[in-house]
Order: sequence, then C-alpha cells, then structure tokens
Amino acid sequence: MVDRRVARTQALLQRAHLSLIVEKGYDAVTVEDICAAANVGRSTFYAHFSSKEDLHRRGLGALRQELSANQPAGVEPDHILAFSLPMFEHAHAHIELYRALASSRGGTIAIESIRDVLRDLVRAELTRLMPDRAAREFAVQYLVGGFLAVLTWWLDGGARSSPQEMDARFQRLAQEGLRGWT
Amino acid sequence: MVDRRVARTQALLQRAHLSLIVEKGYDAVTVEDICAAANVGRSTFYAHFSSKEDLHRRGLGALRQELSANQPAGVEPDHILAFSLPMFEHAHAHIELYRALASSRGGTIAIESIRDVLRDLVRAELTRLMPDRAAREFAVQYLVGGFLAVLTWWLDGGARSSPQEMDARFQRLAQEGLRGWT
DNA sequence: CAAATGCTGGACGTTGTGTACGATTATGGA
DNA sequence: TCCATAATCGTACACAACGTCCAGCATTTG
Repeated sequence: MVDRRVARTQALLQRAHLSLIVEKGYDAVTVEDICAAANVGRSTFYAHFSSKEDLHRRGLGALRQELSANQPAGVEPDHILAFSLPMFEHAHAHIELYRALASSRGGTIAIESIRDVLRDLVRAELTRLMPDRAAREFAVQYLVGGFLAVLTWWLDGGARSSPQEMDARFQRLAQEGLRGWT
Repeated sequence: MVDRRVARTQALLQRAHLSLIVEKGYDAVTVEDICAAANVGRSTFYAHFSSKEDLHRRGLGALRQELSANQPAGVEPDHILAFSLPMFEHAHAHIELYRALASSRGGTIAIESIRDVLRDLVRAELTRLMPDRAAREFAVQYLVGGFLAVLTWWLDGGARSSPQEMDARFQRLAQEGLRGWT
C-alpha cells in the first residue's frame, strides 16, 4: 500500500510547482520556493525527486494521460487529425497554465512532452494513409510542428480566437497538405 | 573607431563559446569555461557581456544576417517558400553546430532566432497571396513551425537524407496546404 | 609620447544545488 | 491498541557558478 505521507507530499509539491510556474515562470522557481509553498522540508523534496526537472517531468505524466485519454479511440478515416480541436479546447480551458508552460525554458520540456503524445496520435492516424515509413514520419513531424507552432502563438497572443476558429484554420492548411494521399 | 582589443576579445569569446557548445552542449558551458578557452579574464567577459545568454544572443546576429543575405531578393510568385532549400543546405553545411544548437536549452534561443528570420521571409512571400492578415499570420506560424520541426528532426537523426530530398518533401506538404490561395 | 581605454586576476558576497544525519512524527500491520 | 517501520524535519556542510569591484598593468589611438 502507498503511504499516505508519500502521496500527500508529492501532490503538495506538484501543486506548488504548478502554482509557482504560473506565478513567476518556470526558470524563476527554485526548489526552495516549491518547498516553502508546499510546506515541505527541502530534504524531503530530495527524498522524492532528484531535481526540479525530475519533478517537472514526472508531473507531466498526468498531462500526457489526460491528453491521450481525451482522444477518440478508433481512427475514423473521414476525420483525420482529430486531435486538433480537443487540444485547442484543452489549452483554452487551462490557459493560465499553458501560457506559463509555453513560454520560457520549462516550456521546452512541457512542449516536448506534448509533442511526443501528439506524434503518436498523428502517426497512428497516418499509417493507413501513408504506407511509406519515411514519408509518413516526415509528415508526422511537419504536422505536429506546425500545430504546436500555431498553438503556442495563439496562447502567447492571449488566445483571442476561439478553439473552433483555430481548428478550422489548421484543418484547412493541414488537410490540403495531405491531399495527394487522401 | 573600434578598439582592436575589443574586437579581438569579443571574437575570441564568441569562437570559444561555439566550440564549447559543439563540444559539450549549451547548458554545460559556463562563463568560466568560455573565458578559459578564449584566454580572457572573467572580469573582461563581464565588461563586454552581461551574461552567457547575452553573448549567445549577440552571436546569433551574425547567423541572422547570413540567413537573410542568402535569400533571393525578389519574391518570385512561381517559386514560393524559396527559403527552404537554402536553409536545409546551410544547416547541412554547418551540421555540427546546428546539431549542438538544435538540442538542449540553448537551442531554444537559437531556434527562436532562426524562427524570427524565417517568419519575416515567409510573411513577405505570402502577403500577395493572402491579403487577410489573420489567415496569413496563421499560415506563417504554421509553415515555419512545420519547417523547423522537420529541420530539427532531420538534424537529430543525423541528417541522412539530402537537403534536396528534405526540400522536396517539405514543398509537397506545404505547397498543397496553400492550394486554396494559389 | 601621453592620455585614454581595455585587460588582468584575484577577492568577495550571493544564490541555489545536492547530500548527510540525528531527532521527531505519522503510518499500517500485527 | 501498540510498535516497528518509514517518512519527514531542520540544520549544517561542501560546492559550483554567478556577478561585482578594484588596483595595477598593457595596448591603442591621436
């Protein structure tokens, strides 16, 4: 059985970390800050995580699961790139967090984590459409890269447009790019 | 007139910095390392640059100029997205440096700098094609994001394909995406 | 040549990191 | 309920890197 103290401590640290990231950005947050905000001894922190980055990476596991879970299970051939709208909506719903993550260095880690998830999703969607491995992988990188670029640009600009608008624009540019294979 | 000592010192520091980045990655390089490699006193470093990041940013100015200069002056309507091939070729020619820059945190700064340059180029290319500012800006972000994603993926994988192959794949995906406006 | 400017190297204080350890407290199983 | 176990705490320590300062020496420019 999992000791309650462990669960409690780790949860407190993760929460504190996220709050502080939103408050002053990933880089400016120190391990000491996190411990203070979480009311946890600094030595306890190191009993659970080897560094701030370790904490961050493990925290992203939850995000990954949430993103993967929110995706439609079966790939419907008529609606490919289905991840787009849910993703825009999820970002919009958690906008403060996403904005804090999207900028600054810590964002790199977070974005790379999201990139991983999306790559898997897109890869799965494209396997039927593009049997050639090299071409498919290129398209995966391209589509996810373009998507994340517009996502972060949107967030940086304050997310003025609606998730629907963003999705529509993305679908238009991306779907056409796959025309030859459709 | 610019004091020779100043030019000499700054050049030494920039060169040393690049060598060290290639050698052990941006993050692992300290100001002291740079000074040691350049045979320059640490206090002298701070007389010229306020931090390692300052040094890095200012060093990227040269890269920006080179990239901008290598682009065709006039936008030819029949060959849009002309930046792609020269860019792949430039990266291929300076592959050790690009690979070092593309990974790790320091890469973020470098990539963002390149992103800026490319955004300007693409924006210029698309102004005629897409009069609507919002649609155009979206496309700019998308195309440059997709391009940089495949560029860094290519570099990370050891740049097995030729710049020409990469360009061809990119042109296909990207040009088709602009079909509606062509 | 002389004044101005740049370089040196070392000292100093600061901040944040990661480790160690004994004392204290909470937990889960017997 | 009780107790062995395990988690937490606080503090102290060593360390790495940062950024600042200054007095003395070297080089450049006019």
